[in-house]
Amino acid sequence: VEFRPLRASELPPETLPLARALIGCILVRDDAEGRAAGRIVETEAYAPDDPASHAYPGRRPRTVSMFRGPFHAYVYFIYGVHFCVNVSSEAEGEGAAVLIRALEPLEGIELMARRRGGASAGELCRGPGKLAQALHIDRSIDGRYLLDPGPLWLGAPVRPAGRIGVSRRIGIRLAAERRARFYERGNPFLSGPRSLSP
DNA sequence: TAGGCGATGCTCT
DNA sequence: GAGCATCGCCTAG
Repeated sequence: VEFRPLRASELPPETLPLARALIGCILVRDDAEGRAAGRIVETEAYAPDDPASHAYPGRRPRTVSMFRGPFHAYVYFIYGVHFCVNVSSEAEGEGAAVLIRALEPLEGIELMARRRGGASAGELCRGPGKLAQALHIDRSIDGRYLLDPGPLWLGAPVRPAGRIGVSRRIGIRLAAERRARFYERGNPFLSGPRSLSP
């Protein structure tokens, strides 16, 4: 499969529109082990005014990548166990990002399965911690610009996205009622309970 | 299928 | 010392 890098003019920098536009785009990971890539099928938006956002308390050493302007990687470590990857959004100086929650695996499936301890194809990238493990994403990726060739980058869709669903977000307490989770309806690789992806 | 819980480390109070 | 944008394993139904 050949993937074409996205250009900045093809993506909206605003957080909510970006979260929607990223559905169907490709996340490509290139490293010494080879290529692992998947189609983005689920995202969550964390806008500047959002109390649940890591950027809400202001710029901190951990979160500087959220303030660098659109399309940079923000990678954080959570629960002492997992990494999660975001695409930063909004103008430079504003703190916001879109969490990538699930991928439909496209390339490097054996590589991803090895990194995931032999998980089945349907479980490789079903959740933000799982996809980070499958793509070997850690804090060394934090801050990378995602529209240039490099260890992690965004590719143009290889097929059009289906109908987009919207729901509340998963696993948060603050602002839990906001409808800021986007997903491709009917896609079998989504995370979370079925009730959130009708 | 849904819900409870422990693991584990970093950030902030 | 608490809480966390999670996961995997367990139990109950």
